[in-house]
Amino acid sequence: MSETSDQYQRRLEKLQELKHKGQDPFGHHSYQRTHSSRQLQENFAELEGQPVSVAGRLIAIRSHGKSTFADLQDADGTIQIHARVDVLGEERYEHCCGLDLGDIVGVSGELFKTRTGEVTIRCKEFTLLAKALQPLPEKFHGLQNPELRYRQRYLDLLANDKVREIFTARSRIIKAARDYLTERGFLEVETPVLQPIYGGAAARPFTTYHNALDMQLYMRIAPELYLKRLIIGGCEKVFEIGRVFRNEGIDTRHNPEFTILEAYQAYADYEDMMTLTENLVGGMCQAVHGGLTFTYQGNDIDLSPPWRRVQLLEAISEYSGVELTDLEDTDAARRQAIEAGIDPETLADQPLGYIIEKLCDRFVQPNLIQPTFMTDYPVEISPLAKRKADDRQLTARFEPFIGGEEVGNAFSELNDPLDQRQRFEAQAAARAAGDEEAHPLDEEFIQALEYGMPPTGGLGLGIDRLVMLLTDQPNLREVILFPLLRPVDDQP
RNA sequence: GGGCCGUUAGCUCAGUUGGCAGAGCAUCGGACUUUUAAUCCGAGGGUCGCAGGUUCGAUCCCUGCACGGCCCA
Repeated sequence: MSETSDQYQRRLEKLQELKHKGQDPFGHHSYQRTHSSRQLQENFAELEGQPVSVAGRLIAIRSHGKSTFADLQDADGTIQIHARVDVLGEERYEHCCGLDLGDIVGVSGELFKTRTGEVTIRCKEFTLLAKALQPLPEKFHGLQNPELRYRQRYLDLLANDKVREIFTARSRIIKAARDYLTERGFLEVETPVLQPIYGGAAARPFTTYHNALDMQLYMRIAPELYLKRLIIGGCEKVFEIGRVFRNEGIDTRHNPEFTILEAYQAYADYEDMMTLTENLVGGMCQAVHGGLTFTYQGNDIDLSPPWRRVQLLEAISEYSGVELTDLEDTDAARRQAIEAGIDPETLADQPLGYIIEKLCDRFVQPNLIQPTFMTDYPVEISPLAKRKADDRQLTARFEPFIGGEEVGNAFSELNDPLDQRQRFEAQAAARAAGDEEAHPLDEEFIQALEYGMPPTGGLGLGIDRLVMLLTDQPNLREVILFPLLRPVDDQP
C-alpha cells in the first residue's frame, strides 16, 4: 500500500516521463481485441501464423537481453508474448522493456508455438493501456494474508486463480437456481429492501432514516412478508434472489449482509418445498460438479433425492438423549438441557425455542452431513408457519442441513389471519420478556392475509452457505467478494 | 463477550534464549535472441502493527490498544 516505496516511486517517475513525452497511458478509451487468451490456446490450429491481438495484465516478464518473454493475464487465462529487438526495432524494444509487472497492455502480432510447445504471440505492436504504480503480490505464493485478501480483493483475484474460480462457481450456482425456477413458471420479483416494519425472520435489523418522509426505516431481514402479499395478489409462483441484512455478529458462518433465495408456491405445502429444495440444490450442484455428489471438507456428500427426513424432537432425542415430551414445560426442558451438558448460564431465563436451538446446534447439527430435512418445529419458534394437522404444538416446517450446515428454512405458510395475529402477539410477549429477535406485529400483513391467501409452500435458501458447501470453502468470507471488515485507522 | 494465535522489506516467510535485522520473489545495475517459479554476477530496500513499562540496551520480556485469524459463548 505504501506510496513511498522505491518501487512506487520508480513507476511514478516512468509514468511522468511518458506523460511528458505526450504518451499518456491513461489516455486510451478502448482497445480492439481479436481474441481472449483462452481462445488463442484452444484454437491454435486454425490461428497459427495469423495476426491476433489481446489485452491484459503483465504478470510475468522473462528478459533474455535482445529477446523477452512475458505472460499476459486476461479474464480467461494467460497467453505468452515474445518480444524481439529484431522484430520491434531498437527503440520500441527498449520501450517494451520499460513495462512493469502489473501494467495493462494491448499486444498484437502473429501466433506461433515455441519449441517447448507454448502458444505465443510474436509481438509486433504493443500499447500501454494503464500503468500499474503499485507492485503486484508475489507470483508464486500469491496473496496469503487473509486481511489483505479481503480488504484488497482485487489483488486476491489477480494473484489467486482459485479465488476467481469460486466466484465463477457462485455465478453459475445462482444462474442454475434462477433458470430452474423461471423455467417452471416462477415469476422473479423485487420487493422492498427499505421497510417500515421488518419481518420474516428472527433477527435484529439495521435501521436507517428517510429524510423526506421523516421516518425511520429498516433494512429487510427477509423478503418473506412481501412475497406472500404477491401470493395473495394472485401471482401463485414467485421468487426473489436478493440481499438481506441482519444486525448480528460476524463469524465463519455469518456476514451482516447475505444473499437469500425465497420462493413461494400457491396450493403447495412444505413437502412440495422439500422436492423443490432437492431439485434446486441438486441443480446448483450439477452446475458446478456435473453430478449430484461433491466433497465438503473431507466428507463425500450425495444430494440424490429423496433426502433423509427427521423430526426435530426425534433428532434431539437421537443425538443428545434429551426427550422433550411436554413443550409447555420450559423449566423441565432447561433442566434436561443442562443435564445433557449445555452451559446453565447460557440457558438462564431463555425461552423453550432457545433451548431447543442450543440442543440442536450442539448435538444434532454437526451430525447432519448428508442432506437432511429436519421437520416439525414447535409453533413457539415458527410464528409464520402453519400448524400440523395432527399436532397443534408443531408446525409443518423444515430446515435443510447439508455438511453440518443449516442452509435454509421452509414451511407450509400460515394463512389464517386470526392465528397469525395470535402468533404476532406471542412474539410481542417474547419481546417484552427480552427476546430482541422476536417478530414485530405487522398489521398491514395481517390485513393482506384477511383478503385470503391460498394454502402456500414457502422456501428460503441461504445462497452464500450453499456456495460455501459447493465450492468446499470452510469460511463464508471466501464466497463473499467484499466481506465486512472494520476500517483501518490510519490516524496515529 | 471469552480464550488462543498472528502482525518483521512491495509480497511470501525465517529469526533474534534481550546486543548493528535475514532469505526467496519483486525492485535497481550488468550478462544473455525460445524462456516459462528462466539463469548467472552485483546492489539497494525495514519506525520489526501502535502506545507505554522493565532494562545499560527491547523487534524479542511485561501491560494496554488497533486490526486480523481460529475456537468457544
